[in-house]
Amino acid sequence: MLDLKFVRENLPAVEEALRRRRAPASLGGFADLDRKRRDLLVKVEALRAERNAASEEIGRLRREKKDASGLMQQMKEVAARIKEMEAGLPEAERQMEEALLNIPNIPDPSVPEGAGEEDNAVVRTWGTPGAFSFPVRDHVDIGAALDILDFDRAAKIAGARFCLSKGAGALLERALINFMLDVHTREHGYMEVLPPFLANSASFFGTGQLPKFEEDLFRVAGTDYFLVPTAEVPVTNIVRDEILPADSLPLKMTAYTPCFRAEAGSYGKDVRGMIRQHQFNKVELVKVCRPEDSWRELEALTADAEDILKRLGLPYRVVTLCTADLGFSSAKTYDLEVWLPSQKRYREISSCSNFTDFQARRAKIRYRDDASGKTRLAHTLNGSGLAAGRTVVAVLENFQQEDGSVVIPEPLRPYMGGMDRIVKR
RNA sequence: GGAGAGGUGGCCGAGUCGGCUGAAGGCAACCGCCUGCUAAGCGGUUGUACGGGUAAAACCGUACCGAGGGUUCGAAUCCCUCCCUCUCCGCCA
Repeated sequence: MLDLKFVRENLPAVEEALRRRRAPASLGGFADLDRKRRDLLVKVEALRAERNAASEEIGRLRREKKDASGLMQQMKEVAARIKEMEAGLPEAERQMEEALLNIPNIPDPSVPEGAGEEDNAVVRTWGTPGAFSFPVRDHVDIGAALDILDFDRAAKIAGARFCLSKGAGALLERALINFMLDVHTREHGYMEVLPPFLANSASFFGTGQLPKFEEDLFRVAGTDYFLVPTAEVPVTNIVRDEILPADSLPLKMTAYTPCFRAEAGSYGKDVRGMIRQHQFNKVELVKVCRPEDSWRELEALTADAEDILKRLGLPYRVVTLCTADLGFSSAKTYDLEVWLPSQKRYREISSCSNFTDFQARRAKIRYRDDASGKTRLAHTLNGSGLAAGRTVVAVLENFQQEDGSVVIPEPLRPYMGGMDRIVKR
């Protein structure tokens, strides 16, 4: 959420940001709405002031055992008028709130303007896609041949867009998760947290998934609970409604969670395999920091996620999402894209974003500034480090051998009982 | 699921028969004084949001004592609904 005063005073800039994002939402009514709301507020507050003064006077008179019935009679009328005027306030405020909640974050000036994926800017590329001397298979075929991925039975159990990992496949994903968590906690300085996998609506408002994107979520029927689509939601909300001591910043947390996404509107997209699932595993990185540090922290967080890919030896590139591709709450996002030999292209495996104070304002995540003693909104960031399911895909595809086996990257072997290769049992 | 207790400012904690409580007291923090230094001691300051006001302040107003509604001239205090936390019992991984 943007600051109301900021929007009011910078309407053209906000409209320009919307235009850059290709978000057609018009702010035409905003100024009027704001004006109307404030006019009403001023009138109501004046009446309340009158009532408060009179009430105090009545209290004084009664203590002095004097007659106050006249004043009380008068105030009865004022009270009625207040009630009448107040009636319009909630609606005016609701409209303002709604308008404000639906304005996305303002893209950082360094974000390239663009209309879609094709306008994302490649920042750097690491590694070289392997050359294969045999016909490359995709992870679905590899997984079926090795009997480690079973999409048919997953469909029986749950439906489309679910996966069942078995044997070395399940072990591989668990190893990846443990490896990622260990690197981030022991070497990158993150604190591991294991949060609830369901969160209430207040948390989803805090990080910006609600009210706009409810259709992307799974809701537990008849409750206020939603399945988390990313650990960002429970982890960032750890500090919702809190004033943090300045010396506790930056807060760096990492969490493994499954992620649940409705994938509404993605029919026909990535239907094959485990690229796009209703449920997938992910290790997330979350930071809460001072505003002046957030851009530096974004670079560091992105590097932490990249480190996993490097250690696994997976070729990847980093792109800056263009304005149209940028998420609602984000001011700037780097996507990490891993090379998939079967698709002969790079696919998203991590998304690292600086939300500036956008989430912090919604979630009331603040800290006390040492110098001024005042509370200030913190900045929040997060990034995948990494999406485990897609990492499994990348490992299977990039390290497949002609004989159908898959070589396990060195760093994962200790997590897999020394296994260095997945072969057909 | 059953029974009970409770939700007040950065934290702890008091609020009497509704008015003088934005809220005692304490802690913490900050600024002075004192001190060779530190500690102790003494004096003072310190909530948030919105609106008005200002060049910016000062300042003024309104709201906020879990959330929402009600009673009243006036509610942290009374009534209703809901949410959450804790304790005990039951059930259970």
